[in-house]
Amino acid sequence: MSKNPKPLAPGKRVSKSVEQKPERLYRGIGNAERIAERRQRFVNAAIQRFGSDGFHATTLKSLCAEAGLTERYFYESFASFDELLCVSYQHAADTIFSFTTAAVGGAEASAGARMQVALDAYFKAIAADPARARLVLLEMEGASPRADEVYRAQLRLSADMIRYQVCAGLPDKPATGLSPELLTTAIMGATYQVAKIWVLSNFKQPRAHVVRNVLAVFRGTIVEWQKPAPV
Amino acid sequence: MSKNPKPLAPGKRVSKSVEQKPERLYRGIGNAERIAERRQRFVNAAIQRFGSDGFHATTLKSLCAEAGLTERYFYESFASFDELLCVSYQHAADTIFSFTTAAVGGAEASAGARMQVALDAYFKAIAADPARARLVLLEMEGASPRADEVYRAQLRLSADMIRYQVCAGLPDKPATGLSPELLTTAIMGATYQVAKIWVLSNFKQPRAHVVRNVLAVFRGTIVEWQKPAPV
DNA sequence: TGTGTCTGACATCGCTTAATGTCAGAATGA
DNA sequence: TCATTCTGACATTAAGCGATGTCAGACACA
Repeated sequence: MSKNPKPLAPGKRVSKSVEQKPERLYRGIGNAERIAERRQRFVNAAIQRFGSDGFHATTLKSLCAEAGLTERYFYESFASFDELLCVSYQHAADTIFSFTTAAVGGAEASAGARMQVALDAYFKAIAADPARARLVLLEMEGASPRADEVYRAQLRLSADMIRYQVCAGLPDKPATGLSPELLTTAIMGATYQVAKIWVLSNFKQPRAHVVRNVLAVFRGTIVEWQKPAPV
Repeated sequence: MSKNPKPLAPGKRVSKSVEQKPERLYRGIGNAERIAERRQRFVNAAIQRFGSDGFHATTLKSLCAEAGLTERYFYESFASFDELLCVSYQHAADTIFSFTTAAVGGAEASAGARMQVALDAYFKAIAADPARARLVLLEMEGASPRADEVYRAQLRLSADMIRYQVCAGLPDKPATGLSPELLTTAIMGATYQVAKIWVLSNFKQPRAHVVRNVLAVFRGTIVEWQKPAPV
């Protein structure tokens, strides 16, 4: 897919130094602002096309058509097709992640209640934009080496977030011989899998039902974790 | 990727009618047998290359080199590159699946014991052949539309198997409002996710430890499922 | 030994598509 | 008005690789 293993663009900025430009206006809009706007249009278009047609079925041209821009501008903001995939994914994933963490927010409720709130918010965010959900859940794996990397990093982040939320309200680590890292990885995988089939089924089941079942897995796992070591 | 949406080859046989052939020998081996042997060599080579280099990095030529055969023979047994991916995946997945179900076998133990045995066998099969595990766990998603299809069908089968094994030893469906389908999908997703990171980590943690944690998710989920409906 | 099939190595096609280049015309600022 | 920059549409390149085709030599069978 991609040949150049050069490191990911550290920040999010383009190469040219946009500092000393006189900021010539066009349609009343400044230079940097126009560039940023075009970039965002590409990102939005990518979420739609990747999430609707799928990554493989999306071409540079169809993407530019969706964005209402041309190839020339594509390479103004992105070094490669691959990069846009990762950037748009990250944008979409961040949105869902933020929405979910904001829901639990500063709520000082019990761990169980926080999980309920978080899962409900998560599945709400999934259902809110099917294309975005498809991109985040289904289109990244196997798309490219870098996409896999970015996707797995996000999975780790999700698992960390779950672990943090769960452990925050629990007594100190019980000596059951179980591993919080593995357990949170597991229930994160459970959540993702249910989310995937929910998306693929076109949200056939009510969200509350889905949440209730995933929550049962969360609760049951935590109970097992808190149990005193057997034998 | 693939243009022709013609249905999957129903059985496992090639097109030509191999019936009325006089079965001319070559190196003392019959015609049909030679073809079958070459086919198997391609399948084995595919599991190795797809599982080691990854699907995207594997080319028709590298695959033929691994098999010690040439492209001409490839199309003797497979209609497309895509088809070999699916066939080799299915072969690998069937092997692991059979190994796992054979382990629980006719054992009339409790559901909990059966799950323990099954999970231990599953992770043993995963570790037994890393390349095969990578193919089965990591290389199918996003490889092609048909690969996705085949992969998801196998996931459903796995979930069905789990549900069958779990429900077999439990009292009749409790009215908790929870869905066995969703719950088994969830714990199947948990198992897959843990298996994935285990493979990616090069089996860093001991198998028993991994099994113990996944088993905790299984047990906890079942306990939740068996609980009387709350409120 | 001769005829026909099978084998393996290699050449070549054909197609897709990301990535780059070109250019006329519109919008800007002086 | 005029020079400059920006914009959008299109042409072109470059390259990978799956899929076919070719063919001389090895082998089996009569």
